[in-house]
Amino acid sequence: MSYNFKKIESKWQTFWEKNKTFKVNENNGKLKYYVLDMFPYPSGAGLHVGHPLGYIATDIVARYKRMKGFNVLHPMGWDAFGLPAEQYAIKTGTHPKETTKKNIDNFRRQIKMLGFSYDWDREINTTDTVYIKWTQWIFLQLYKKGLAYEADKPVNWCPELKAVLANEEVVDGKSEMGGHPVYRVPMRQWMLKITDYAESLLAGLDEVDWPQSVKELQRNWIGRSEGADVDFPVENTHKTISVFTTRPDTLFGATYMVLSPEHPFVDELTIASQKEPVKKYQKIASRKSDLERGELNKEKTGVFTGSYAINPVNDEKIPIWIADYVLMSYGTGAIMAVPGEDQRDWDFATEFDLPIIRTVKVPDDYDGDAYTGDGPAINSEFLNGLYIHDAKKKMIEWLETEKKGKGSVRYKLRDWLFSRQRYWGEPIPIIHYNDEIKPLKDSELPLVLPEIEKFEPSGTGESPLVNIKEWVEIKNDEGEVIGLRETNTMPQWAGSCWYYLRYIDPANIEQPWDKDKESYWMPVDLYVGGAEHAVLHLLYARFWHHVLHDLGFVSTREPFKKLFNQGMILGEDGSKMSKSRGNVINPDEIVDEFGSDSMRLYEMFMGPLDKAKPWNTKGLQGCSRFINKLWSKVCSNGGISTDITEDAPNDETVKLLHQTIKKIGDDIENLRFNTAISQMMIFTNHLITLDNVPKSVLEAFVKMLAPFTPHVAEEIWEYLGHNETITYESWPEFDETLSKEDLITIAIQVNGKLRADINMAANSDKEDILSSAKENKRIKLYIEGKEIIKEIYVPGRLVNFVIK
RNA sequence: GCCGCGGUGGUGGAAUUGGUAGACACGCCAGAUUUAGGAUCUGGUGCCCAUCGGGUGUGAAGGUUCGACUCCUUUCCGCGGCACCA
Repeated sequence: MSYNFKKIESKWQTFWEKNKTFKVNENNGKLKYYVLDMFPYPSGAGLHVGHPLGYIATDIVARYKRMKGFNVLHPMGWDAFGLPAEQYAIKTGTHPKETTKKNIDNFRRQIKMLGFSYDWDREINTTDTVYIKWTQWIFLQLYKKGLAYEADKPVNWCPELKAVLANEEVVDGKSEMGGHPVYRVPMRQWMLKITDYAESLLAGLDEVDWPQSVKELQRNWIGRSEGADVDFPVENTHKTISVFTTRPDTLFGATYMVLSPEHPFVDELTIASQKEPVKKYQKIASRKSDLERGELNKEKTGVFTGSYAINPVNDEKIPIWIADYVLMSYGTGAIMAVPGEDQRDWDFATEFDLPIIRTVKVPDDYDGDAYTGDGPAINSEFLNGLYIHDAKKKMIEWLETEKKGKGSVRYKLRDWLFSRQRYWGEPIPIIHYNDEIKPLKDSELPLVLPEIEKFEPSGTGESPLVNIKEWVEIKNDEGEVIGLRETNTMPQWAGSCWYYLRYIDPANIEQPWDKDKESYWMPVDLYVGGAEHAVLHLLYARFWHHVLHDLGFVSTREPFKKLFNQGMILGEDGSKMSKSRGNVINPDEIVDEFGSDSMRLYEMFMGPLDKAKPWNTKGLQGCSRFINKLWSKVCSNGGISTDITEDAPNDETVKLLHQTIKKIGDDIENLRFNTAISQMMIFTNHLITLDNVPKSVLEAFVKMLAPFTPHVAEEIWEYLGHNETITYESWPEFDETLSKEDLITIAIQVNGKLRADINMAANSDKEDILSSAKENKRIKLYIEGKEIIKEIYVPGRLVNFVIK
């Protein structure tokens, strides 16, 4: 008979809620453990079974750590600003606030249904007025530190969405959401100087326990390059073009220069006869999207300006070209071209018949174009014979002595475009007066969004807020307009940049968080979420945290000590779960049919947490069967089964119990839930064979079950005569001596092939085992009459006879 | 093109420092029970040949080793990210 999971699960969820079982405070003298989920954006579609995967994992860790005696902070909240609610508002006129509330209610219901041990008193919502206040406050801290500035930037303008999109929201020239075309248009924007923190963000990666792949992604994104800035005087002018190169050793091979078409010197350097083609080229380049300039257009194009620069190392006259393969946004927007050592320059030089000089000796069998490998320098006067590393060093020394350049470091990382032309985001707390801009005072925060009825952005691409005169216009006592509020709002990333800090002190109205509480709880010990946030969210949040640290508001440099990315759950067909494929599994239906304990168990049993794996409802039935098997062994008719006795357990049971304690504990610590569950199954399969199940053994086992299947564990715990929740029971102690086998199986190999195995007492010594092995009658057949040239003994495992 | 990760039965996946490959579960096969079953229980199940038994086997090919899923070299395939970053 199947256990009544519906009754049990709702009973315990009500119990936990009523008793505030998971409420947590700071002052209890325990060691803290902060386990955090990436909070969700509550979409209209609700959860599918993939969403709670990480939440199940962290819940297991949270419950386990509580039983290990830690004071566990495990909160949940809502990242509730965002484009979908605003688009829905544009379409239907429904205020984003209403949509958001409805979606949150549904998400909360679905999440609660799975029996997570969140402290719901700490629930936060990035769109709450009090929350906005502190998001704005942090922005002002950045502003005051000189890290926020306005600039005209070409932005991704999407006419269809009537919104400006961040680079990360544009995929292949189309909007990530909806796939509408996106164009480059310059517009006044707020920027955050994340580039000032490039080095700090890079260095911090060495301190954290994160997946290697995520660290690598962030390192690539920051993109640190070491090299030199070199100054090239322009012939017949007083101008100098500065270039960045990672290969100062190749300076003798620089046979021409290239400026980006947007480079400020282009006009001045273009001689009269070249004006027309240059202008034309600039125009074409400006119309190209980044995509066209890049991927679609690997053939090199460019135009000669007519001017020449002087190579500072040998005073050679070299032509200055413009070409769109040089980007204004990296380095100095100009390069020295060394076609012999750089394939892009080679391609360009070949296209336009420019000279090529090799500066590194190529191997004899080399038949490629540009040579990027190492070798002794040639054609390079004082560098000749030096290998790249030394040649670079020597050239930088020379440049610095001659004052013609210097060693330099550049980053690919760009400043963060922080403004959005939308309604549904935190207003940027800035007022524009005639010639100056002023931030709001702390006392004027929060600056809340005005109530509006029309959500369409103004056709100009500005946010719908520009049309709300009574909100935008700042008047003096005479009623004259003296200032205008900033109408840009913050991107969705803003709220998620610091939410983990607000959980620490969610109700504080005096400060964003209390300092003592912050230093008690931080850093986050374990942070689990999707790999799609590997760069942006995690880089932005780290950036804010580093700034807050420099300002003395937080106690740690890095916010997230250990990071883990859960993998995706695919549809039963092995492809990504999506509405359009029709392969979405809805957790409501699963919970209704099998219960949330079964669903939790199955999702953890499917495979390693970080791997993508397909859903299989049959597999879930196996987990459901496991719970039922255990239930029907230990429970009957609303009470405990008569099989449960006060007898002492037999040796085998004790041994298996202690092996299980060890395995499950180790596995949870390492987030290997699938193998922990497999051990629970092995243990249960053993329990079922027993006529008498010792109560002490069952109690220990139920405790280990509790983090995984908390409802049924509470129920059995109660059946066993306990009045208190199992939540704070202590985790079973592992005793190594009790877990040891007294009989061991030794595999016996002959020439590396398994030929027999023998059972030996665990304390047998090498001599006993070797002689028993030789006496084994199957082994005898192999070794008789042969010479044993080697005997290998691996203690407790195997014997290998090497014979001739 | 560059960087990172991964290829193990029909399926999801297990395998301390190199030491009995395939734990656990699904599926399948056989049997029991049942009016019936997408229920439950028992047994079997990598592949090949066979009666015991033997051979073979972790994408492919080499190598190191008494012994390799594990280490090294080459190569193929899949996934994720970046992409003219000088």
